[in-house]
Amino acid sequence: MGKNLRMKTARAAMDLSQKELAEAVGVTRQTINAIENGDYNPTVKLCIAICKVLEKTLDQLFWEDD
Amino acid sequence: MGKNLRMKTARAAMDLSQKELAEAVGVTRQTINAIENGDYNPTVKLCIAICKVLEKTLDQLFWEDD
DNA sequence: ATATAAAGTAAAATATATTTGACTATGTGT
DNA sequence: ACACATAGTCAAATATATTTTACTTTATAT
Repeated sequence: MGKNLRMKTARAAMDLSQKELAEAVGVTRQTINAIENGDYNPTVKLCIAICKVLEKTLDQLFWEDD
Repeated sequence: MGKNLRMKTARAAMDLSQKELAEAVGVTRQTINAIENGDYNPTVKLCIAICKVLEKTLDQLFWEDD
């Protein structure tokens, strides 16, 4: 699985650390880190929560990135 | 969680049964049924597989449906 | 040089997505 | 009435997402 660079970029654009994004969506820092590094596939519910904080849509952050 | 009527509609448009869609994406019929009825949240990888078979995007089938 | 925030990584435990097997209900066709 | 495909649902088992704890690295600042 490839890295999710779009998510990392969107997070940087909102000036959030992995820890801050994790707290905003209610998961741990390691989960955010693993998603950005493509280590495993998150739940769509978590994806939606991340999208809302980063002000992006599912297609913008997670489409064709599997 | 609400039912995913958009997914059910898209599946009908492709003339696929729950069983056929399940086989096409490599999961069981019960999993497809549970997703359509909103019983739990699937993995984004599974959502993407479903979208490809139904010729839709993540936003079209899964955005704002949590 | 030292301190601190941020990121990367890993092993073991827990929560939950998914499977398996089975049963019921409804409709459609013969 | 009978057979069959489709859909809905449930309990127990399995696979995997996520947590917890902890350690390492890199960069930035004092």
